[in-house]
Amino acid sequence: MMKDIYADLLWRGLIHQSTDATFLPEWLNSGSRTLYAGFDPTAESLHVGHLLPLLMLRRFQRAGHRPIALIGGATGMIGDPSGKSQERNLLSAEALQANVAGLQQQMQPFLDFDAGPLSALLANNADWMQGFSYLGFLRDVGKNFPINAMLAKDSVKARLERNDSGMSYTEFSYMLLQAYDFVHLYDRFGCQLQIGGSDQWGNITAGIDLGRRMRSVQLYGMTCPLLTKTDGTKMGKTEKGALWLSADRTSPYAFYQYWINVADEDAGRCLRVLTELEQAEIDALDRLRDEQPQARHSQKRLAEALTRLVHGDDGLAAAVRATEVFFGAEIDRLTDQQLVEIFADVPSSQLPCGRLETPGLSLIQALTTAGLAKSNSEARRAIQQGGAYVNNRRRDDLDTMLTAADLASETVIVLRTGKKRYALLRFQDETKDERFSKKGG
RNA sequence: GGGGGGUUUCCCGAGCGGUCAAAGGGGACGGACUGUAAAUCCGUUGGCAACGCCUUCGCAGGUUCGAAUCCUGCACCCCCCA
Repeated sequence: MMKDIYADLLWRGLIHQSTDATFLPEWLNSGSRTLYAGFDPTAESLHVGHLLPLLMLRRFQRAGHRPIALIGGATGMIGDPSGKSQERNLLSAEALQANVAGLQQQMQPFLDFDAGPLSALLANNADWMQGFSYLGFLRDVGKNFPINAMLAKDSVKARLERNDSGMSYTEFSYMLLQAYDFVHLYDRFGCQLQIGGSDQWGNITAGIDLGRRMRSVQLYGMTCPLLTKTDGTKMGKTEKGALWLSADRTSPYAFYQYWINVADEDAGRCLRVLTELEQAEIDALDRLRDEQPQARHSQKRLAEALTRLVHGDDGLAAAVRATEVFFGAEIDRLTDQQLVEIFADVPSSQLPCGRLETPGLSLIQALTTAGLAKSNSEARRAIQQGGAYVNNRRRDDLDTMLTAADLASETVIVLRTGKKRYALLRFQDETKDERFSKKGG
């Protein structure tokens, strides 16, 4: 007995458009199907925007279907005009190569590649597109695309109607490539369903049309809504840019924090759309959020589920530990390793360890060298006002001298002003001149 | 070309010879409160070896015991009459 994937997607609000709302549920429940979603390698890491389709693939697989993650090594060379207001810059071949590798790596944990006939597949359309000659493509594929139908697509229309930006023939052709991908995946793997974000609808239907023309076969499509916040802005945007899935670009802590801070109004939808929690639990969380919003059970559950999914149990543990430290009590008896992990996003400065020998380093100086105060006066003020903390412990004596006893780990002292501004001081031998070793910011 | 007004500390904006590091507001930063929210309240807001000293009020000079405040020149901005 298969899980009713369509009904599940429906109540989660994950179906924006589908080619056939009455036929698809039955088709999906009556057998194992092969489906795909495409990801263009525009960066070497996925970001939150990719999460939705990637999770869709995962949901389908768990419901007994076979997912294909298609990486657009070929289409990425062109640039998808959908949802873009301007012509895109082309990526170099090398950059593209690196991005493809990065994405493949990142997709691994989401899908099961060792599940017998349901094993997920990774495909790269460069593999079949590169062999295509221009003439061959025009004859076999291009011939099947009526220009008037192409011009009628929203993605194209939107761009042509703007008078400040046009569209090149290259981007115009993007649709053909993606359409052909669908047909190719059908030929090769019997893939009959393509899913994607709502901005992909035009490309998906182009593929369906092409399937009908070239192979006389019925293909299907489905899109999920774009993930936006109640205020209309995109989910997953931070002041620093996108929220990446790669730990190098967005630390597990920052990732976790983003979800912890989701607005109450958005939390319910995020739970539905981004987690695999069952309906009963989500309903319960909705109720809890209503009754005691301050407890923020929903946000915690959301952050937990997503961080575990993206960064694994270790990543989640690190994020939770970092959260405790950032908002919690004294920092003590930790190792350098732990501190560096927790404070990965925090600027640090180095000082020779001799500075901790008697009489020690004045707290005032420590704050200025760490960059937490612009001047000694500012440092004084912070201390006097009770806004200076060493290892999360308030120190309000102006004459405080820091010594080896204040180290939180082997070589690090954690300084903080105010509620959240942190900086690390590392005491190491080989440092020659403290002024040149500042980093971060 | 003629006449008038302006240029103040991060921003707006008072000050019009000493009591001015310069009112008030905004912002920012600390603290309390709180849900790691918003609002609110309190405090701080040029620098330094700090009951004192130094630098700051468009720029450069001058008058004066003393100038952000008065005079001269320069630069930029605004308004009115040509």
